[in-house]
Amino acid sequence: MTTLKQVAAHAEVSVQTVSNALNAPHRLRPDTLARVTRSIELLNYRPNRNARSLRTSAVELIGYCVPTWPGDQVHLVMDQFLHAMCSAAEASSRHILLFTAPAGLDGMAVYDDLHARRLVDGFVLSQTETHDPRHTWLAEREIPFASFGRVWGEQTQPGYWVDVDGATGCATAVRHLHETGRRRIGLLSWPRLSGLAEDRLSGWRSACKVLRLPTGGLAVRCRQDTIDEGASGAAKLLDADQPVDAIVAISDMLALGAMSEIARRGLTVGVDVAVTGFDDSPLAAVVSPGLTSVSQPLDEIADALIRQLCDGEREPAGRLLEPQLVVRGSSAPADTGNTAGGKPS
Amino acid sequence: MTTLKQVAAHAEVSVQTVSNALNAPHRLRPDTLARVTRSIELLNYRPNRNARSLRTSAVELIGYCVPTWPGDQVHLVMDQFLHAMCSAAEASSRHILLFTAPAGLDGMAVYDDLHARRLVDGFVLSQTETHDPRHTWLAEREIPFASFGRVWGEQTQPGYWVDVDGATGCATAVRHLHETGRRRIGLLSWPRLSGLAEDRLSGWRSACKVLRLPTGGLAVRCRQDTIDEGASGAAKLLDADQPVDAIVAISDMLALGAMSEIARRGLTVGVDVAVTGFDDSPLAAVVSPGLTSVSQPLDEIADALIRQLCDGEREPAGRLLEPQLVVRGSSAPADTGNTAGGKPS
DNA sequence: GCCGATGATTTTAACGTTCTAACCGCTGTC
DNA sequence: GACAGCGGTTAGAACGTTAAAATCATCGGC
Repeated sequence: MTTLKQVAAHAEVSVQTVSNALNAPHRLRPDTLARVTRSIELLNYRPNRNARSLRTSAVELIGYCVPTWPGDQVHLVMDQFLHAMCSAAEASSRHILLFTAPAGLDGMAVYDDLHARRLVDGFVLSQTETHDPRHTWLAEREIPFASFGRVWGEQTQPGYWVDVDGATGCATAVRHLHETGRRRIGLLSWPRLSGLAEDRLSGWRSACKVLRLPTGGLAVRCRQDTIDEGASGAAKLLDADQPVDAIVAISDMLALGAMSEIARRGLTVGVDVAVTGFDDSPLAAVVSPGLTSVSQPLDEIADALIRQLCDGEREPAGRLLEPQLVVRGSSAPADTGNTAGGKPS
Repeated sequence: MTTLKQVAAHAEVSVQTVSNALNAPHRLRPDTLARVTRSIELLNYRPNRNARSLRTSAVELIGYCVPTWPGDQVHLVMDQFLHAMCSAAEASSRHILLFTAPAGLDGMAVYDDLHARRLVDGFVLSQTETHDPRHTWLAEREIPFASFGRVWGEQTQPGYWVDVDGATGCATAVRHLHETGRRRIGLLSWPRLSGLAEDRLSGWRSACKVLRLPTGGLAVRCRQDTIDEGASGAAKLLDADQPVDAIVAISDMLALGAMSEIARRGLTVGVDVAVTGFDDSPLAAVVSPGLTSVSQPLDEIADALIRQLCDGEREPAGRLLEPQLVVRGSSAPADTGNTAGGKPS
């Protein structure tokens, strides 16, 4: 392995000059810079990150706790979010270090350890929960972090956060369904303690109010984020005295359940009943018909988180980003040339 | 931040003794060890990993390139594999460092750089492809790595690998279907250049031969790993003169497509036509009926990879692990109490 | 031609750890 | 009584880098 010293010898300058060539090239006379650069390339020199970090006490690594979901639940956009994070980190010449930790306060020892041992400079949090204790814990110890997601149920939230406006997302879905002629729009959501669910629900409710659409009895709470739960939730909406002609689901998983329930009854998704999901997971594109879904700007989110963490832009609180509705066959069959048969007799 | 020096002062020993207390406690007299340990705890000392790594030139980090899939394709077990890797790494007091790189040889500069800059000790490769150039490249440069997946199409493969026996997996699925009374078992696979696909296909074919089941015209190649492709593949098998009564899919995605195609035709999955998938992705458990699928022992795989990489167990070549069939309603409706209606008069 | 200012480069001293060799006190051997 | 051996401990150097201070050369102004 080549070191600074060897490069310095080769270029006939001091070690510090080589270091400057890399970290502060403007300090060198053009000709020496050229000479040093040539030597660096010739010897294929790469700075040793450990020595650098020891000296500067910055490791340029960001910790991210790999999320676990209870039971059968799936993180469908995990790939995409991780990829976005990696790319964003690399754009700031950082990297992501993965680790596992128990949920809640129990896990904080792990965070503390990683930071104290200098394995990471800071953390990106995701999967924030109602009354999530991590933010306060980290802030009290002055450990840098940035959060994807708000801590629901608190007045103020320590530290920087980025989140997607779930209410707007669902409201957009409702308006889209209204524009395509739907007049009775049900909602599939989760139990009441999920701040995420309440946020998205509120968007559905307010959009319906504005458009003078009914909401009474049209919000069903599914126990889990599974296809099965989505299907039985949809069944309730379809069995009602006045059945719905559209279903807004606050997740793609629930939406998939709704789609399968609709198909099971011999109805055609997108024709008889429209469905929208949330997350625009890869599955939304590959099911048939395609699932209209609210897409989160994951690249932008990752960018904001990493930039805040690295370049230390001191933004006061957080940023709420606008999601985007991706329309597919489940809500607009004409556009996608959906020719689904399968409707018996 | 507490350092060794401060602990040493507190315990009234030399710096080296504190270091020994942590790295070679057997060298200390029990009473000094106790004294030092008490000081360490009292001062809440954590060794600085950068200094340690600089000295020992081992960073205890393992690089993993976050996989990208062409087009709409999804890595459904990504969460699980990453989690398994993290856990395995932590069991050997390592961590996973994520990065992105272009596919094939183009990406090798990134691997080289990470290694040369001492950001990682070695790599875990996944998503191995036919004639994958990475293995040879890394081996030539003596950069440590371990591969999840074989390099198809080569005589010998440099470096250590772990893989799952796809042939056995599919053969098990075929036998299971045969035991439950199926006699005409179709296969959904991918284009011929995928080694993975050929491996799994061979298991289906050989099991069918042994059981004297037909195979001619019963293997359909889907262009992509999507639900849509699976559905149209299944359609071919169901439209044949002698339609199949079971479908073995070499991925859960194709299996999901098959399930939806079967349902679309008013047939009942698991009753009229049985379906099996591969990977036992989280979706397999949450669709209705549940999807019988071949499960890869991800924890064991991750363990083997990490152990090989860290503890440097010099195994000659690689290990082929046995997958396990997880039976659900799509192939054994009785067991799961599947009461699906929806079969139109 | 001296002085201070400016710019380019080098010297010195860390950063916090571990490795190597040396040291110390004790025991047992010849 | 000299000496080897041993367990326990420590001093000194090294790992490869960068920050801060010091040095040296150059130059314009008076």
